[in-house]
Amino acid sequence: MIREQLKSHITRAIQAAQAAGDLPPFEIPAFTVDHPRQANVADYAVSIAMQLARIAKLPPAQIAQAIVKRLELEGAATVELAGPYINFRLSPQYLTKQVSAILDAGKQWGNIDIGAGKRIQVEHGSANPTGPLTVAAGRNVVIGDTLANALSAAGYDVQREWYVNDAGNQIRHFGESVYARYAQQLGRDEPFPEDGYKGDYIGDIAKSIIEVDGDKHLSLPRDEARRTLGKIGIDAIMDSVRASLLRVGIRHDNFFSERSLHESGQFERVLPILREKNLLVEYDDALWFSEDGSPIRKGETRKPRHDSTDAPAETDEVVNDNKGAVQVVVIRSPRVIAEPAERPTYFASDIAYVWNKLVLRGFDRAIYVWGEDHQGDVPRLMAVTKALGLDANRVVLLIYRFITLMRNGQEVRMGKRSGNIVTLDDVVDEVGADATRFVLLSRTIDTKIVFDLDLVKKQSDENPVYYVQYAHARICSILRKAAEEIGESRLEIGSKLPGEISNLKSQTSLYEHPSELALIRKLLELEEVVDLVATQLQPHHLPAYAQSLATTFSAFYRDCHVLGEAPEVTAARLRLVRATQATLANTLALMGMSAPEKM
RNA sequence: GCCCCAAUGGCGCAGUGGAUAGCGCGUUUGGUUGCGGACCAAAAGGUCGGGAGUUCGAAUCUCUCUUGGGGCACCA
Repeated sequence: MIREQLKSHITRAIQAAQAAGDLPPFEIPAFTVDHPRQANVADYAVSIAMQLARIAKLPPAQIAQAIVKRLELEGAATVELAGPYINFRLSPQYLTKQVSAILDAGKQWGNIDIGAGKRIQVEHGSANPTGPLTVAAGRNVVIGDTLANALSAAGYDVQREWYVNDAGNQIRHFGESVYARYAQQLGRDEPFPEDGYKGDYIGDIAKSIIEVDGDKHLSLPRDEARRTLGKIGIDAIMDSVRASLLRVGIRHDNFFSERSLHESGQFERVLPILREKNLLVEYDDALWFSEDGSPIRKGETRKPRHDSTDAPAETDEVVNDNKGAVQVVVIRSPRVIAEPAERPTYFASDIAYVWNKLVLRGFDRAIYVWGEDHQGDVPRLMAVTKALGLDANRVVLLIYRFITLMRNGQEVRMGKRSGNIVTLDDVVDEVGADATRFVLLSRTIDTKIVFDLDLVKKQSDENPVYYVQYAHARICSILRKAAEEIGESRLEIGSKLPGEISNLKSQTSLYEHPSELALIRKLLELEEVVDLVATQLQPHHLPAYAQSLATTFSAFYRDCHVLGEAPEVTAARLRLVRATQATLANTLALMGMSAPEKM
């Protein structure tokens, strides 16, 4: 990456200046290489001279001068002093060379190696397997999948996992619901459970069970039949979930069963770690995790640690406080103790799960993608991670805000239990997979997305999805035409260019027009974007970049004719167009979108 | 009450402690006999919610207040 290179050049220059006595000895502090806000000022800027002013006890401008004096950039960039700022402008020769580098890298262009093969797990999706994949879950999987793509491009060894919540109360309700529909369809007068799932898909599942198994489950004891049908139902749901995921280009490496944590005994083996530290507390017939091991007393409300007054409130409940408070969470309720393995709390599973991820499977980092409804669970997972003796920095919890779906100018209300759901499939049917992914990625995860179906469906300039893809299609059109006119056989990314064009590689200053140079600069940003997304875990930078890239290409397209110019100009511009195509296609691929050749 | 997140042109949003705060939509005015007009250019539009602090330097960090959203189950 250019930034890294500039950084090490600066560092070496400072050291050289120190060795020569132009700067006093000191340890070089951390500094950054920035893009100036005004692009016409410079490509990159370094403001380290201001940071050093105090340390070196010299005026910033003088420090900057001393650094610049020792800079050796080998023609890659020109340096300009602007007071205390050291500004860099990449040279046309350097930029020209980068076009070749991009073409050589092809589909690998944009890949960097900040991950150094470290193992990261991205857990995303993980919606309850009690119904089809909803649009709400769509944001989860699109964020997770895109991050996984970016992390992979950044050199991490990434595993994509879906946590199947196949234990607990909701699953019991689900099993009861399937059983009720099953029995009803076989003519029995079975009441539908009050907490049941009312969606039509439950009836469909029951119907398909009847087709395969007939009425044989009716002869079983009711509880057993409910459990059996629940399991069959979950399998059916997960099959449909996988099919829906595939439609938006998402494939998980692993589906991890919550139930397995208990059935394999992993949970029971982790518990003693907490017990030895006296962090398990009995209270009111239940088993609790208490972050500081303090007892739980009736009528107590937990206060933040720093609150020394500590006057017990008059409430009859224990509050699960968030950060800054002592975490106190129930692990096993009396019901669970009475009926082990059937209904552990979600938190009980979380304990074993984080242990499984970090210790048994040894991921360097575990990223969880959670909806905002789980925001309150963050502190307790962090607390128990620390209690297990694990480095909390290895656990990253990303909390995204929900989406609001709009149709005909009205909000579409959803609820899985009521059966009033809009599935991801519905939305994909309506606006397409690419638009769905783009919209769900386009904002920071902290921002609520209003997904207006009518607006997204409009393939207009109000919709950036098509603007980006249009740029790619237009490039393909130019290349098709070039193939006819110049006789290039096939212009795929990564394929070698025919002789006449590739011979021009060695020339140094092919690109001179400002729009050409601006486009190359924009292409080079891809590595920085991958770095940014992977480091900050913020996928929204990708759609922003894609749009900006498309805009920059449009300016080039307007200013620089490709075909019908002097042969060497056409050849050079074709190479640039191809490099743009590669960059755009790779960016779209990171977002899980297609790069259409025609629209 | 406690916790989390947000507040930036008319609307929707970017913004990495650095120079004159950007982008899209909308508005106004222009542009195409040319490789795809699903296009492009220019202009207008900002006390970055209020206040204090840290810093050579704050939209960005800290504190505080205000407003809005969400979370605080022996549910998942």
